Amino acid sequence: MPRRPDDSYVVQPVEKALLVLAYVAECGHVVSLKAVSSSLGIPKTTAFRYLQTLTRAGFLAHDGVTDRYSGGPRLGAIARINARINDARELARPLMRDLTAEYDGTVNLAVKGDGTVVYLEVLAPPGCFRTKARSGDAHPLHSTALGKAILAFMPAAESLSYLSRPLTERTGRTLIDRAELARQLRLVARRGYALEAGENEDGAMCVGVPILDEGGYPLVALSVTLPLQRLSPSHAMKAGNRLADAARQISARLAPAGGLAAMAAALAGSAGH
Amino acid sequence: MPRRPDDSYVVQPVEKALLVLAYVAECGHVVSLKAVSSSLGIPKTTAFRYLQTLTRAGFLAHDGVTDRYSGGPRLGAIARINARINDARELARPLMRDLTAEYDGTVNLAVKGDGTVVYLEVLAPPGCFRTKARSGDAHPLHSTALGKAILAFMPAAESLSYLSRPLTERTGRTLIDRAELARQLRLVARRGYALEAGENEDGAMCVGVPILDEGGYPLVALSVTLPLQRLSPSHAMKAGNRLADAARQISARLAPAGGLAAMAAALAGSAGH
DNA sequence: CGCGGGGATTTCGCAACATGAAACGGCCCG
DNA sequence: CGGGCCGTTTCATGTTGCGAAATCCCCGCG
Repeated sequence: MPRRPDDSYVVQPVEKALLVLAYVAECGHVVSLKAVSSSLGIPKTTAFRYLQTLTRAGFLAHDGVTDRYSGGPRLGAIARINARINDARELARPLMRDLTAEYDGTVNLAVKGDGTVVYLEVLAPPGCFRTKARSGDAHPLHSTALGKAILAFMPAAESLSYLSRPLTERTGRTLIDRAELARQLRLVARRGYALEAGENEDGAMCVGVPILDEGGYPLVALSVTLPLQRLSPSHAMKAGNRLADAARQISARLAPAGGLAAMAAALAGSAGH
Repeated sequence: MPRRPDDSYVVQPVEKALLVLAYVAECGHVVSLKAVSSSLGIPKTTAFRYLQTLTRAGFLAHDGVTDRYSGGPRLGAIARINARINDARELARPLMRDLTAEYDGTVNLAVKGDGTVVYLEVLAPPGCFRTKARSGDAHPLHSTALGKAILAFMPAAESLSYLSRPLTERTGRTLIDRAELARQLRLVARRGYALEAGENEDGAMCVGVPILDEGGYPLVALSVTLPLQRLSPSHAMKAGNRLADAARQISARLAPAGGLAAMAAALAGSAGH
């Protein structure tokens, strides 16, 4: 088998199993072990084991009656997650552009990672004030406005589990007192936006709001970064409300039609033409 | 590690690599090798190899600048394929129900497999005439109305490549003469529906039409199965047109809005409220 | 400018484990 | 009842996956 020059790190069982996964998932219908094995030229014993493994992991589904395999639940889950995040990005982008103009500050979009926020989009017009955060970077939840906005709107159980972990200090101003942090999060939940002043990075402050999905879960968050102390409390409130408004617009458009099911139902009646 | 009783056929490298794939794809944002390795408790060397392999196969994407991984192009492709097939099924179901009532025959929905049609849905009301075909079964393209409908509407290059393979005989009436088959396919393309009489299974005839996706490709096909000779040519024509009409309805609804991009653009203007 | 640290590659020797031929078993069809 | 097709199981073999540790690379800091 011709091996590409730098294939030295390819794990062969994995590579072949992925071939099987691609074959089954991309053919768009159920297939038998025989079909997989003969189409891909993999001995049926091996193909059998891959199919088993893929099925157990939820990437394929196995119909015990007809012994056929097809795409599994996990593929749908992955598609849905990515679609939602992408939709949120698409919807947020134009609003973010408006916000950079309005506040002459960097506008950030981030998702929750494991105990962190991960920046998806950092929109900083040339010359405008900005922080070290780049798209792809991860920062703690408790030291950023983005993270506090998410923490304040996630289910209590989840936020408590995060608060029970050690809270890292970052700038000397970072809130690491759990009681104080909890109090602040309740305030955030009430007024709808989070503030952060020099707690994540020296010299920068932030106003952040969550973007809720159709289940009310804070899927992503939106924030403006400004030089520290550029905002009085009343300005912060105005900015917070402005951001919350943008977030609501995005949320509202995240769960649009209700899927094809409704469309199919509608179609059921209008049979003739 | 507690192994479930019948995990004997699980291939461990594959299992762990899928864990990595799920982690990266489901977290909704880019992640570093370190994050994968420490979150999943897999030594970084191993995680590195899995990430490489997954990336090579197109399931993940690797940003060389930041050394971060995220969901790859293949996941999107798979999601799109499954979504389209599922949409087609959803949309077809109610129409198929109507058709079974109208013709008191079995109604079939099938996708093209490798040189075959694979039945997705076989709707046969109790007591109604039906063939041996079950959901998941594969039949040759050239011996079924479903297959002929697909052949007639696929790109010429593809149908020619199929016609150059050996054509299996099934009932004695099966068309295995290439010239005659080609002639019939041209007729099918012109009038919009395909007929088959005892060519796939003794005693059964079929009227089939393609369902075209937004690119005009015959993604799936729809057919009614009836006892042989229950249809005169003029009846067949009416049934064919009726089916073609149903297929057009489904096609028309397969590529709905045009994605969220348009929506985002619309949103761009209405900044304030 | 040099130093230090965190993270990404690369190396390497060992034995775990993936492999596939062959045997088995069940099911359908003739 | 019998043959063949297809999924499952077994088993001996040596391939190759594994992970600790060493190395490299980049970047931030003094």
